[in-house]
Amino acid sequence: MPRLGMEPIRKAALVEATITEIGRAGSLDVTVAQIARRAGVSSALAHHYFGSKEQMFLAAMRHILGLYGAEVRGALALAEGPRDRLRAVIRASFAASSFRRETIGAWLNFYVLAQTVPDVKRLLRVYQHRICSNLRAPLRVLAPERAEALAEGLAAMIDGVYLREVLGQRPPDGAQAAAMVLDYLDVQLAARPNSGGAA
Amino acid sequence: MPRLGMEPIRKAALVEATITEIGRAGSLDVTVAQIARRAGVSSALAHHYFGSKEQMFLAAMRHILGLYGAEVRGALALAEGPRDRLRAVIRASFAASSFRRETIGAWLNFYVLAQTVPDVKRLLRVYQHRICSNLRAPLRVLAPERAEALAEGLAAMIDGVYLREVLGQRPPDGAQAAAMVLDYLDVQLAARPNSGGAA
DNA sequence: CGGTTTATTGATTGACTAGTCAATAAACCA
DNA sequence: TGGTTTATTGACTAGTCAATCAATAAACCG
Repeated sequence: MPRLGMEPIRKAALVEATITEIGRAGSLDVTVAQIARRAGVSSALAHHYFGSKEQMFLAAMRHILGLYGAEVRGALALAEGPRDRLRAVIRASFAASSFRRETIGAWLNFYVLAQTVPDVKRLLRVYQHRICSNLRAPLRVLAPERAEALAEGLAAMIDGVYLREVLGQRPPDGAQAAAMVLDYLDVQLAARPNSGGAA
Repeated sequence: MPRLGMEPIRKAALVEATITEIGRAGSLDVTVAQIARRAGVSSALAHHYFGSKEQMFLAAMRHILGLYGAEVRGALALAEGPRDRLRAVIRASFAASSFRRETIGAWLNFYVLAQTVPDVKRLLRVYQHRICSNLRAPLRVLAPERAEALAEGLAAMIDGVYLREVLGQRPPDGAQAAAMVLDYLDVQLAARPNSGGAA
Protein backbone atom coordinates (compact mmCIF):
# COMPACT_ATOMS: atom_id res chain seq x y z
CA MET A 1 0.00 0.00 0.00
CA PRO A 2 2.34 2.66 -1.25
CA ARG A 3 1.62 6.23 -0.28
CA LEU A 4 3.24 8.87 -2.41
CA GLY A 5 5.96 11.23 -1.29
CA MET A 6 7.86 8.49 0.49
CA GLU A 7 11.23 9.34 -1.01
CA PRO A 8 12.45 11.93 1.52
CA ILE A 9 11.11 9.87 4.44
CA ARG A 10 12.81 6.70 3.28
CA LYS A 11 16.02 8.48 2.48
CA ALA A 12 16.16 10.07 5.90
CA ALA A 13 15.47 6.75 7.59
CA LEU A 14 18.15 5.05 5.53
CA VAL A 15 20.71 7.74 6.32
CA GLU A 16 20.00 7.42 10.03
CA ALA A 17 20.19 3.65 9.76
CA THR A 18 23.49 3.86 7.91
CA ILE A 19 25.06 5.92 10.68
CA THR A 20 23.66 3.67 13.37
CA GLU A 21 24.84 0.50 11.71
CA ILE A 22 28.32 1.80 10.99
CA GLY A 23 28.57 3.15 14.52
CA ARG A 24 27.42 -0.12 16.05
CA ALA A 25 29.57 -2.31 13.88
CA GLY A 26 32.47 0.08 14.26
CA SER A 27 33.25 -0.63 10.66
CA LEU A 28 32.22 0.06 7.09
CA ASP A 29 31.60 -3.64 6.70
CA VAL A 30 27.89 -3.32 7.02
CA THR A 31 25.64 -4.79 4.39
CA VAL A 32 22.99 -2.88 2.56
CA ALA A 33 20.56 -5.48 3.83
CA GLN A 34 21.44 -4.66 7.44
CA ILE A 35 20.98 -0.95 6.89
CA ALA A 36 17.73 -1.46 5.04
CA ARG A 37 16.40 -3.77 7.72
CA ARG A 38 17.06 -1.21 10.41
CA ALA A 39 15.31 1.40 8.30
CA GLY A 40 12.41 -0.98 7.90
CA VAL A 41 12.62 -1.47 4.16
CA SER A 42 14.06 -3.96 1.70
CA SER A 43 17.58 -3.72 0.40
CA ALA A 44 16.17 -3.34 -3.07
CA LEU A 45 14.46 -0.13 -2.02
CA ALA A 46 17.69 1.22 -0.60
CA HIS A 47 19.32 0.66 -3.96
CA HIS A 48 16.31 2.16 -5.67
CA TYR A 49 16.71 5.46 -3.83
CA PHE A 50 20.47 5.71 -3.55
CA GLY A 51 21.77 3.75 -6.49
CA SER A 52 24.69 2.30 -4.62
CA LYS A 53 26.08 1.64 -1.19
CA GLU A 54 28.71 4.29 -1.73
CA GLN A 55 26.04 6.92 -2.26
CA MET A 56 24.43 5.86 1.00
CA PHE A 57 27.69 6.36 2.82
CA LEU A 58 28.15 9.73 1.22
CA ALA A 59 24.67 10.84 2.19
CA ALA A 60 25.27 9.69 5.76
CA MET A 61 28.43 11.67 5.91
CA ARG A 62 26.80 14.79 4.54
CA HIS A 63 24.20 14.38 7.23
CA ILE A 64 26.77 14.18 10.03
CA LEU A 65 28.67 17.19 8.76
CA GLY A 66 25.42 19.02 8.27
CA LEU A 67 24.42 18.47 11.89
CA TYR A 68 27.80 19.60 13.08
CA GLY A 69 27.67 22.69 10.89
CA ALA A 70 24.26 23.60 12.24
CA GLU A 71 25.52 23.20 15.78
CA VAL A 72 28.41 25.55 15.08
CA ARG A 73 26.25 28.14 13.37
CA GLY A 74 23.78 28.05 16.21
CA ALA A 75 26.47 28.56 18.81
CA LEU A 76 28.15 31.33 16.84
CA ALA A 77 24.88 33.20 16.52
CA LEU A 78 24.74 33.60 20.28
CA ALA A 79 28.41 34.48 20.74
CA GLU A 80 29.73 37.99 21.22
CA GLY A 81 33.35 38.93 20.77
CA PRO A 82 36.23 36.80 19.49
CA ARG A 83 36.89 34.92 22.69
CA ASP A 84 33.29 33.92 23.00
CA ARG A 85 33.22 32.84 19.39
CA LEU A 86 36.19 30.56 19.90
CA ARG A 87 34.56 28.98 22.91
CA ALA A 88 31.37 28.54 20.93
CA VAL A 89 33.10 26.65 18.13
CA ILE A 90 34.90 24.38 20.55
CA ARG A 91 31.83 23.67 22.64
CA ALA A 92 29.80 22.97 19.52
CA SER A 93 32.35 20.38 18.49
CA PHE A 94 31.52 18.38 21.58
CA ALA A 95 27.81 19.07 21.71
CA ALA A 96 25.56 16.15 22.37
CA SER A 97 24.23 16.00 18.82
CA SER A 98 27.66 15.12 17.42
CA PHE A 99 29.54 13.67 20.35
CA ARG A 100 27.81 10.32 20.66
CA ARG A 101 29.32 6.87 20.41
CA GLU A 102 27.61 6.00 17.17
CA THR A 103 28.36 9.26 15.47
CA ILE A 104 31.97 9.19 16.57
CA GLY A 105 32.35 5.65 15.35
CA ALA A 106 30.83 6.54 12.02
CA TRP A 107 32.95 9.66 11.76
CA LEU A 108 36.16 7.72 12.23
CA ASN A 109 35.11 5.33 9.53
CA PHE A 110 34.48 8.19 7.16
CA TYR A 111 38.05 9.28 7.64
CA VAL A 112 39.01 5.83 6.46
CA LEU A 113 36.58 5.99 3.58
CA ALA A 114 38.12 9.28 2.51
CA GLN A 115 41.26 7.39 1.59
CA THR A 116 39.33 5.44 -1.00
CA VAL A 117 36.45 7.60 -2.17
CA PRO A 118 37.42 11.01 -3.55
CA ASP A 119 34.00 12.51 -2.86
CA VAL A 120 34.33 11.67 0.80
CA LYS A 121 37.80 13.14 0.89
CA ARG A 122 36.54 16.33 -0.62
CA LEU A 123 33.73 16.52 1.89
CA LEU A 124 36.07 16.00 4.80
CA ARG A 125 38.42 18.65 3.49
CA VAL A 126 35.57 21.10 3.34
CA TYR A 127 34.79 20.34 6.97
CA GLN A 128 38.41 20.78 8.01
CA HIS A 129 38.68 24.00 6.11
CA ARG A 130 35.53 25.35 7.65
CA ILE A 131 36.46 24.56 11.21
CA CYS A 132 39.89 26.10 10.70
CA SER A 133 38.30 29.23 9.30
CA ASN A 134 35.91 29.46 12.21
CA LEU A 135 38.83 29.28 14.59
CA ARG A 136 41.17 31.51 12.65
CA ALA A 137 38.87 34.49 12.35
CA PRO A 138 38.56 35.23 16.07
CA LEU A 139 42.18 34.22 16.62
CA ARG A 140 43.31 36.86 14.19
CA VAL A 141 41.86 39.40 16.56
CA LEU A 142 43.31 37.89 19.71
CA ALA A 143 46.72 36.77 18.51
CA PRO A 144 47.26 37.78 14.90
CA GLU A 145 50.76 36.43 14.49
CA ARG A 146 49.91 33.01 15.78
CA ALA A 147 46.37 32.72 14.50
CA GLU A 148 47.22 30.22 11.80
CA ALA A 149 49.26 27.92 14.01
CA LEU A 150 46.82 28.07 16.88
CA ALA A 151 43.89 27.26 14.65
CA GLU A 152 45.63 24.20 13.32
CA GLY A 153 46.65 23.14 16.80
CA LEU A 154 43.13 23.46 18.10
CA ALA A 155 41.69 21.60 15.15
CA ALA A 156 44.20 18.80 15.58
CA MET A 157 43.41 18.57 19.25
CA ILE A 158 39.69 18.38 18.62
CA ASP A 159 40.20 15.59 16.13
CA GLY A 160 42.56 13.85 18.54
CA VAL A 161 40.06 13.96 21.36
CA TYR A 162 37.46 12.44 19.08
CA LEU A 163 39.84 9.74 18.06
CA ARG A 164 40.71 8.85 21.62
CA GLU A 165 37.06 8.70 22.49
CA VAL A 166 36.67 5.80 20.10
CA LEU A 167 38.74 3.55 22.30
CA GLY A 168 37.42 4.82 25.61
CA GLN A 169 35.60 2.43 27.84
CA ARG A 170 33.60 5.22 29.44
CA PRO A 171 30.74 6.74 27.49
CA PRO A 172 31.90 9.99 25.86
CA ASP A 173 31.86 13.05 28.09
CA GLY A 174 31.54 16.11 25.92
CA ALA A 175 31.87 18.61 28.75
CA GLN A 176 35.15 17.18 29.91
CA ALA A 177 36.47 16.91 26.37
CA ALA A 178 35.56 20.52 25.69
CA ALA A 179 37.18 21.60 28.95
CA MET A 180 40.50 20.16 27.85
CA VAL A 181 40.51 22.05 24.59
CA LEU A 182 39.24 25.24 26.21
CA ASP A 183 42.05 25.05 28.74
CA TYR A 184 44.56 24.67 25.95
CA LEU A 185 43.11 27.75 24.33
CA ASP A 186 43.15 29.82 27.52
CA VAL A 187 46.74 29.04 28.29
CA GLN A 188 47.85 29.76 24.76
CA LEU A 189 46.10 33.10 24.74
CA ALA A 190 47.37 34.03 28.19
CA ALA A 191 50.91 33.26 27.11
CA ARG A 192 51.48 35.93 24.52
CA PRO A 193 48.26 37.88 24.69
CA ASN A 194 48.30 40.18 21.73
CA SER A 195 51.44 39.68 19.76
CA GLY A 196 53.44 36.83 18.45
CA GLY A 197 56.56 35.44 16.94
CA ALA A 198 56.21 31.71 17.46
CA ALA A 199 59.11 29.54 16.33
CA MET B 1 63.11 -26.02 -3.57
CA PRO B 2 62.32 -25.31 0.04
CA ARG B 3 65.13 -24.22 2.28
CA LEU B 4 64.57 -24.66 5.99
CA GLY B 5 64.15 -21.85 8.48
CA MET B 6 61.90 -19.87 6.18
CA GLU B 7 59.25 -19.18 8.78
CA PRO B 8 60.62 -15.96 10.30
CA ILE B 9 61.59 -14.63 6.87
CA ARG B 10 58.17 -15.30 5.39
CA LYS B 11 56.40 -13.93 8.43
CA ALA B 12 58.40 -10.72 8.33
CA ALA B 13 57.76 -10.31 4.62
CA LEU B 14 54.06 -10.91 5.11
CA VAL B 15 53.86 -8.41 7.94
CA GLU B 16 55.57 -5.78 5.82
CA ALA B 17 53.31 -6.60 2.91
CA THR B 18 50.24 -6.33 5.12
CA ILE B 19 51.17 -2.83 6.22
CA THR B 20 52.01 -1.77 2.69
CA GLU B 21 48.80 -3.12 1.23
CA ILE B 22 46.61 -1.61 3.92
CA GLY B 23 48.43 1.68 3.60
CA ARG B 24 48.10 1.71 -0.16
CA ALA B 25 44.50 0.65 -0.24
CA GLY B 26 43.74 2.97 2.67
CA SER B 27 41.42 0.28 3.90
CA LEU B 28 41.29 -3.08 5.61
CA ASP B 29 39.62 -4.42 2.49
CA VAL B 30 42.73 -6.08 1.23
CA THR B 31 42.66 -9.72 0.31
CA VAL B 32 45.03 -12.30 1.69
CA ALA B 33 45.93 -13.03 -1.91
CA GLN B 34 47.02 -9.40 -2.45
CA ILE B 35 49.18 -9.41 0.65
CA ALA B 36 50.70 -12.75 -0.20
CA ARG B 37 51.42 -11.68 -3.76
CA ARG B 38 53.28 -8.62 -2.54
CA ALA B 39 55.25 -10.80 -0.17
CA GLY B 40 56.04 -13.13 -3.06
CA VAL B 41 54.24 -16.19 -1.77
CA SER B 42 50.92 -17.93 -2.23
CA SER B 43 47.89 -17.10 -0.12
CA ALA B 44 47.92 -20.66 1.15
CA LEU B 45 51.32 -20.07 2.67
CA ALA B 46 50.11 -16.95 4.40
CA HIS B 47 47.35 -18.96 6.00
CA HIS B 48 49.82 -21.68 6.82
CA TYR B 49 51.95 -19.34 8.89
CA PHE B 50 49.33 -17.04 10.39
CA GLY B 51 46.22 -19.16 10.53
CA SER B 52 43.91 -16.31 9.65
CA LYS B 53 43.76 -12.86 8.17
CA GLU B 54 43.00 -11.42 11.57
CA GLN B 55 46.24 -12.79 12.96
CA MET B 56 48.10 -11.16 10.08
CA PHE B 57 46.53 -7.83 10.92
CA LEU B 58 47.40 -8.28 14.55
CA ALA B 59 51.00 -9.11 13.75
CA ALA B 60 51.23 -6.07 11.50
CA MET B 61 49.96 -3.88 14.24
CA ARG B 62 52.37 -5.30 16.79
CA HIS B 63 55.10 -4.53 14.32
CA ILE B 64 54.07 -0.89 13.94
CA LEU B 65 53.78 -0.36 17.66
CA GLY B 66 57.06 -2.17 18.17
CA LEU B 67 58.85 0.17 15.79
CA TYR B 68 57.33 3.17 17.50
CA GLY B 69 58.29 1.87 20.93
CA ALA B 70 61.84 1.32 19.81
CA GLU B 71 62.00 4.84 18.46
CA VAL B 72 60.81 6.24 21.78
CA ARG B 73 63.19 4.15 23.83
CA GLY B 74 66.07 5.16 21.62
CA ALA B 75 65.26 8.84 21.95
CA LEU B 76 64.76 8.60 25.69
CA ALA B 77 68.11 6.94 26.15
CA LEU B 78 69.82 10.07 24.83
CA ALA B 79 67.69 12.54 26.75
CA GLU B 80 68.74 14.28 29.93
CA GLY B 81 66.32 15.99 32.26
CA PRO B 82 62.53 16.08 32.11
CA ARG B 83 62.22 18.74 29.46
CA ASP B 84 64.52 16.89 27.16
CA ARG B 85 62.65 13.68 27.77
CA LEU B 86 59.38 15.27 26.77
CA ARG B 87 60.89 16.59 23.60
CA ALA B 88 62.33 13.19 22.88
CA VAL B 89 58.97 11.44 23.15
CA ILE B 90 57.28 13.99 20.93
CA ARG B 91 60.00 13.93 18.30
CA ALA B 92 60.03 10.15 18.29
CA SER B 93 56.31 10.20 17.55
CA PHE B 94 57.03 11.94 14.29
CA ALA B 95 60.24 10.18 13.40
CA ALA B 96 60.62 8.98 9.85
CA SER B 97 60.23 5.31 10.76
CA SER B 98 56.65 5.83 11.89
CA PHE B 99 55.54 8.99 10.16
CA ARG B 100 55.16 7.70 6.64
CA ARG B 101 52.06 7.66 4.46
CA GLU B 102 51.68 3.93 4.46
CA THR B 103 52.24 3.51 8.17
CA ILE B 104 49.87 6.33 9.01
CA GLY B 105 47.22 4.87 6.75
CA ALA B 106 47.63 1.47 8.32
CA TRP B 107 47.63 2.98 11.82
CA LEU B 108 44.30 4.70 11.20
CA ASN B 109 42.82 1.47 10.00
CA PHE B 110 43.96 -0.29 13.12
CA TYR B 111 42.02 2.22 15.15
CA VAL B 112 39.00 1.11 13.20
CA LEU B 113 39.87 -2.54 13.64
CA ALA B 114 40.09 -2.00 17.38
CA GLN B 115 36.37 -1.43 17.43
CA THR B 116 35.80 -4.94 16.17
CA VAL B 117 38.70 -7.05 17.38
CA PRO B 118 39.30 -7.05 21.13
CA ASP B 119 42.96 -8.02 20.79
CA VAL B 120 43.60 -4.97 18.66
CA LYS B 121 41.76 -2.79 21.12
CA ARG B 122 43.90 -4.11 23.94
CA LEU B 123 47.06 -3.49 21.96
CA LEU B 124 46.07 0.06 21.15
CA ARG B 125 45.22 0.72 24.78
CA VAL B 126 48.65 -0.47 25.80
CA TYR B 127 50.16 1.98 23.33
CA GLN B 128 48.04 4.84 24.59
CA HIS B 129 48.85 4.02 28.17
CA ARG B 130 52.55 3.84 27.44
CA ILE B 131 52.73 7.14 25.62
CA CYS B 132 50.78 8.84 28.39
CA SER B 133 53.14 7.41 30.97
CA ASN B 134 56.14 8.57 29.02
CA LEU B 135 54.72 12.07 28.96
CA ARG B 136 53.42 12.12 32.50
CA ALA B 137 56.64 11.19 34.22
CA PRO B 138 58.65 14.22 33.15
CA LEU B 139 55.57 16.43 33.43
CA ARG B 140 55.23 15.51 37.06
CA VAL B 141 58.57 17.15 37.60
CA LEU B 142 57.83 20.25 35.56
CA ALA B 143 54.19 20.88 36.42
CA PRO B 144 52.99 18.37 39.00
CA GLU B 145 49.45 19.63 39.36
CA ARG B 146 48.75 19.63 35.67
CA ALA B 147 50.79 16.63 34.65
CA GLU B 148 47.82 14.40 34.06
CA ALA B 149 45.85 16.91 31.99
CA LEU B 150 48.87 18.00 29.98
CA ALA B 151 49.82 14.43 29.16
CA GLU B 152 46.36 13.72 27.85
CA GLY B 153 46.32 16.94 25.89
CA LEU B 154 49.65 16.19 24.29
CA ALA B 155 48.63 12.64 23.46
CA ALA B 156 45.39 13.84 21.90
CA MET B 157 47.24 16.40 19.87
CA ILE B 158 49.72 13.85 18.59
CA ASP B 159 46.91 11.56 17.53
CA GLY B 160 45.09 14.48 15.97
CA VAL B 161 48.10 15.50 13.92
CA TYR B 162 48.41 11.93 12.67
CA LEU B 163 44.78 11.88 11.76
CA ARG B 164 44.97 15.13 9.83
CA GLU B 165 47.96 13.82 7.97
CA VAL B 166 45.79 11.15 6.45
CA LEU B 167 43.87 13.70 4.44
CA GLY B 168 46.82 15.90 3.59
CA GLN B 169 47.75 16.33 -0.01
CA ARG B 170 51.37 17.07 0.82
CA PRO B 171 53.61 14.20 1.88
CA PRO B 172 53.85 14.11 5.68
CA ASP B 173 56.35 16.48 7.24
CA GLY B 174 57.42 15.09 10.57
CA ALA B 175 59.55 18.05 11.55
CA GLN B 176 56.74 20.51 11.10
CA ALA B 177 54.27 18.26 12.89
CA ALA B 178 56.63 17.87 15.82
CA ALA B 179 57.19 21.61 15.92
CA MET B 180 53.51 22.24 16.43
CA VAL B 181 53.28 19.90 19.39
CA LEU B 182 56.55 21.14 20.87
CA ASP B 183 55.27 24.69 20.69
CA TYR B 184 52.12 23.67 22.50
CA LEU B 185 54.27 22.12 25.19
CA ASP B 186 56.53 25.14 25.57
CA VAL B 187 53.67 27.55 25.94
CA GLN B 188 51.89 25.36 28.45
CA LEU B 189 55.00 25.03 30.54
CA ALA B 190 55.83 28.72 30.33
CA ALA B 191 52.33 29.57 31.46
CA ARG B 192 52.36 28.23 34.98
CA PRO B 193 55.88 26.97 35.33
CA ASN B 194 55.93 24.98 38.50
CA SER B 195 52.52 24.87 40.01
CA GLY B 196 48.98 24.41 38.86
CA GLY B 197 45.30 24.39 39.50
CA ALA B 198 43.76 24.25 36.05
CA ALA B 199 40.00 24.66 35.87
C1' DC C 1 -12.20 3.73 -16.39
C1' DG C 2 -7.38 2.79 -18.64
C1' DG C 3 -2.59 4.57 -18.52
C1' DT C 4 1.22 6.37 -16.13
C1' DT C 5 3.95 7.22 -12.30
C1' DT C 6 5.58 5.95 -7.61
C1' DA C 7 6.49 2.53 -4.03
C1' DT C 8 7.94 -1.80 -2.90
C1' DT C 9 9.86 -6.41 -2.69
C1' DG C 10 11.40 -11.53 -3.43
C1' DA C 11 14.30 -13.83 -6.13
C1' DT C 12 18.34 -14.15 -8.69
C1' DT C 13 22.89 -13.47 -10.45
C1' DG C 14 27.57 -12.71 -10.80
C1' DA C 15 31.66 -11.69 -8.61
C1' DC C 16 34.70 -12.23 -4.91
C1' DT C 17 37.29 -14.38 -1.10
C1' DA C 18 38.72 -16.66 3.52
C1' DG C 19 40.08 -20.78 4.61
C1' DT C 20 40.97 -25.97 3.54
C1' DC C 21 43.26 -29.84 1.51
C1' DA C 22 45.81 -32.93 -0.87
C1' DA C 23 49.86 -33.14 -3.46
C1' DT C 24 54.85 -32.10 -4.52
C1' DA C 25 59.42 -31.67 -3.21
C1' DA C 26 63.49 -30.45 -0.85
C1' DA C 27 66.07 -31.05 3.47
C1' DC C 28 67.17 -33.36 7.56
C1' DC C 29 67.70 -37.63 10.41
C1' DA C 30 68.63 -42.30 12.06
C1' DT D 1 68.21 -45.52 2.31
C1' DG D 2 63.75 -44.52 3.80
C1' DG D 3 60.94 -41.98 6.98
C1' DT D 4 59.86 -37.52 8.96
C1' DT D 5 59.56 -32.74 9.02
C1' DT D 6 59.31 -28.24 6.67
C1' DA D 7 58.07 -25.43 2.68
C1' DT D 8 55.04 -24.56 -0.82
C1' DT D 9 51.25 -24.38 -3.98
C1' DG D 10 47.04 -25.05 -7.22
C1' DA D 11 42.57 -26.19 -6.92
C1' DC D 12 38.44 -26.25 -4.48
C1' DT D 13 34.57 -25.09 -1.22
C1' DA D 14 31.30 -22.66 0.96
C1' DG D 15 29.69 -18.45 2.10
C1' DT D 16 28.73 -13.57 1.41
C1' DC D 17 26.87 -9.60 -0.78
C1' DA D 18 26.09 -5.59 -4.13
C1' DA D 19 23.33 -4.82 -7.67
C1' DT D 20 19.52 -6.08 -11.00
C1' DC D 21 14.98 -7.33 -12.49
C1' DA D 22 10.54 -8.56 -13.05
C1' DA D 23 6.38 -8.42 -10.68
C1' DT D 24 2.73 -6.38 -7.58
C1' DA D 25 0.01 -2.73 -6.21
C1' DA D 26 -1.54 1.61 -4.77
C1' DA D 27 -2.24 6.40 -6.16
C1' DC D 28 -2.83 9.91 -9.43
C1' DC D 29 -4.35 11.76 -14.13
C1' DG D 30 -7.13 12.77 -18.13
